[in-house]
Amino acid sequence: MNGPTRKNTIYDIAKLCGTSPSAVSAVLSGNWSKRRIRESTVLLIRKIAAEQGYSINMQARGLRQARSGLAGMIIPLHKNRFFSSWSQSFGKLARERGLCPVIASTLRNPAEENRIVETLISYAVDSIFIAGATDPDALEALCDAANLPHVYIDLPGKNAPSVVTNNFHGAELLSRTILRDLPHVADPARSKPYFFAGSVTDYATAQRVAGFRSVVEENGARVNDDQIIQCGYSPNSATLAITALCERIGGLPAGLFVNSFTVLEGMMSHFVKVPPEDFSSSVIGCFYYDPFAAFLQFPVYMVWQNSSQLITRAYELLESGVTDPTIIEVEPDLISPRTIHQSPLSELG
Amino acid sequence: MNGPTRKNTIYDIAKLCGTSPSAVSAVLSGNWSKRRIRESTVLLIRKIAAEQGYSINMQARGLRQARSGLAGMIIPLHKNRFFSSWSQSFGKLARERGLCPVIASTLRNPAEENRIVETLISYAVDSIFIAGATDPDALEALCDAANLPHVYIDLPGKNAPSVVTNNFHGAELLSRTILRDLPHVADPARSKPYFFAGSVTDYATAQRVAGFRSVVEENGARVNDDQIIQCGYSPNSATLAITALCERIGGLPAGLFVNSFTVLEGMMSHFVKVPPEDFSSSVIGCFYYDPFAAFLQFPVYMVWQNSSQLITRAYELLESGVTDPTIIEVEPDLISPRTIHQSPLSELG
DNA sequence: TCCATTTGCACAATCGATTGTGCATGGTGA
DNA sequence: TCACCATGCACAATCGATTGTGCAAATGGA
Repeated sequence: MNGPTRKNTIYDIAKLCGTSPSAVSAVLSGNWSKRRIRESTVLLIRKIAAEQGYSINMQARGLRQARSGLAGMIIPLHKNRFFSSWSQSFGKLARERGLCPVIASTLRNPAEENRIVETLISYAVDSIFIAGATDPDALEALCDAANLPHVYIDLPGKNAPSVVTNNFHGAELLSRTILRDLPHVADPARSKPYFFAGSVTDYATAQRVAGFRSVVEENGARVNDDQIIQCGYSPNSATLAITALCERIGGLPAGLFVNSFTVLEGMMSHFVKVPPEDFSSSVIGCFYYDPFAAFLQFPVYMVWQNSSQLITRAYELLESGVTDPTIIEVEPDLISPRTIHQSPLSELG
Repeated sequence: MNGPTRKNTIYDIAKLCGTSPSAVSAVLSGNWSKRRIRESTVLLIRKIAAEQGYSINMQARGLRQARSGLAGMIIPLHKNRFFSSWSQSFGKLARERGLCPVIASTLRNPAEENRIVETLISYAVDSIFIAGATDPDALEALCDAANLPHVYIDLPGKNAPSVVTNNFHGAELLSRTILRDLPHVADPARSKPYFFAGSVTDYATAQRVAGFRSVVEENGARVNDDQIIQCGYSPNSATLAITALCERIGGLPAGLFVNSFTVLEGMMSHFVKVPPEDFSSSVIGCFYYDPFAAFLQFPVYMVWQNSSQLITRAYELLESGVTDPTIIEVEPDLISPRTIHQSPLSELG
C-alpha cells in the first residue's frame, strides 16, 4: 500500500499520530491501561496502525524482552507419518499459545542435531521439544548452558522431563493379540513369534522387546535370541532379513511382531512374492498405524500412538515449570486390521 | 558451564579478551580481514568465545542487518506424506544455505493462513514459500506490503513466480495407462473410466481433469459430466461417493482415476467389502504415491510427484531474483503397482 | 630524520521495540 | 488560593549485534 521501500515502525506510526513511540508501543502491545493512555488516543493509534498495515518487529521486541515467542522442536524427519503427526500437534498448540513454531529435522545426524539446537538457541527460542534425538545428552548440555527449558518426546533424557509412549504396554497388547491368534504350525521353528526389532539398543525398542518377552513367558514359553531380529531401520535391510528368515525356517513364521513402519515397508517387497494363502497361517502385528497398512492383502494388527496426547502432556510439563527428569507415559491403542482409525487430526487430511 | 544466569554477549567476550566488542563481532562474524584484525587477536577471541560457549544472538544481528536468516514456508498440513516431503526438502536446502527453516501449517484455514504469514513477517523471515494456499491473493498482498520475496509451490499465484507439478502431463500418463488396461465390461455405465476429483475448482485438479479428458478424447470417446465426481477431500465423503457410484452402475467401474490420497484412503472402506475377484475387471490409478498403496489387495498405478525438484527449482527462482509470475513445471513419474519407488529421501525412513 | 601510508584496532551510532522515570496539566479539597 | 494527587503522556536508556569513522602506533621510503 504505502512505500515498498521499508516497513514502518512505531516511530512512523507515532509521527502520523502526533504521539510518542512509547505510546504507540503501549497501545499495540496491549498494556495501554497500565500506562494510562487516553481511550481516544488508543483508538487513533490503532486506526493509523491498521491503515498503515503496521506489523511489529519481533526481533526488536524479542531483543528487548529477552523472550522471542518462538517455540522450537527437533524431529528426525518430516517425511514420516509418525513424526509429522507430532509436528502437527506441536504447531497447533504453539499457535494456540501465541507462539511461532520452529520445527527442524535432524536426519538422525548427531552433528546436525547439535548444529540445529545451537541455531535454535541463537534465535533465542523460549523452549525446545527434543524428539527422537540420537544423542540426548549432548543436546542436554547445550540447553543447560543456554538455560533453555526443554522436554524430551518419546525418548527420555537424563536431566529434564520427558513424555513417552508406554511401549511396554503397547508391546504387551500387540503380543497378546498375536499369541491369541497364533495359528498352529507343526514345524517348531515356524510356530514361534518373531520380533523384527530395528535395533534393540533403542530405548523404545528395548521396552517393546521386554513387553513381548513378558507376554511370551506369561504363556509359559521362552524367547530365544533368534526370535529377536535386529535388521536396522532401512526398508532394504528389512527385505533381506525377512527373506533370510523365511528361507531358514521354510516359510512365514506363525507370528510376526514388526517394530517399525519402515521395517514393515521393507517386508512388503518380500510379501508380494508370498502366495496369499500362506498368510492364513501367520499373524502380523506392527507397532505403528497406517491407513493403507490397514488394508493390505493380509490382516495386520497395529498399534496407534497418541501423538496429540504426547505433545499436550509435554506442553503441560513445560508450563508447570517442571525441570526434574520426570517421565510421563502415554498409553497407545491396539487397532484391528481393516479399521480406519479416526485420530483427532484425521479429518484434516 | 559458566553462569546459568544469563547468556554471554560480545561485550562479555570483549572484556575477557581485553578488546572492543566490535573486534569480537568482526572476528565471530567472519569479516575480520576486512577490518584488519591481527591474526593473534582473531585466535584469542575465537578461543575465549569457544571456551565461554558463546552463541550469537540472531535477534540482535537480524535487527541490525535487516535480515533474519529465517526461511519461511507455509503448508496446509504436516501430517501428510505429500506436504511433509516438501518440508523435508525445504528444510534441507535452507540448512545448506545457512538459514533456519520455519515451517508452519495452516490447516487450510484462510484466516489462519493470513495470521501465519503475518507472524512470519513479524519475525522478518527473508522469504516465504507458499504451498497449497487456499487464498493466494490475500497472502500476496501481505507479502507485497512487506516487500517480502515469495514463491508459490504447486499452486500458482498472480504476481510472483511459481513452481508446479505438470499435472496435465501426469494425468495424461495415468489416464493412458488406465485406458490401455481398461478391461472390457459389457455394461456401458461400468465400462467407462471415472475421475474422483475432490473439487474441480482446485487449480491442480482442473489441470488433471483436462489431461484425463484429453486422453479419453484422443481415444475417440467422450467424458460425460457423471464421470467426474466431486466428493471433496475427506475420507468419509469419498467412502460414500464410491459406494453410491458402485450402487448406481452395479459394481466397480472399469477404470478409476483417484485424484488424491485422502480420497483413496476413504475408498478403502468401501473396497474391503468388495470381493477380491471383482477387482480383476477394474483398473485403478491414483495421483499420489504411497509405498503401502503399492501393495494393496489389488493393483494401483500411482503418480509420483518430484518434491525435491519442486523445492530446488523454487530456491533457484528465489535466488535468481525473479519476481515476475513465471511458472516452472516439474514432471511427475508413473509408478507401476507393486513397485517401491526409491525417492532421494527414502533412505532416510 | 621526516612525512606518508598502512596496520590495528576503539568509539559511537544504529536497528525497533520496551520500560523506568519524570513532568506538565487539570481537578479537588481545605 | 494553594497544596496535592491523578491523569496522560514524552524522554531516554536498554537489549546485543553491526558498521562508518577516527585515530594512535608502526612501518616504509626518500
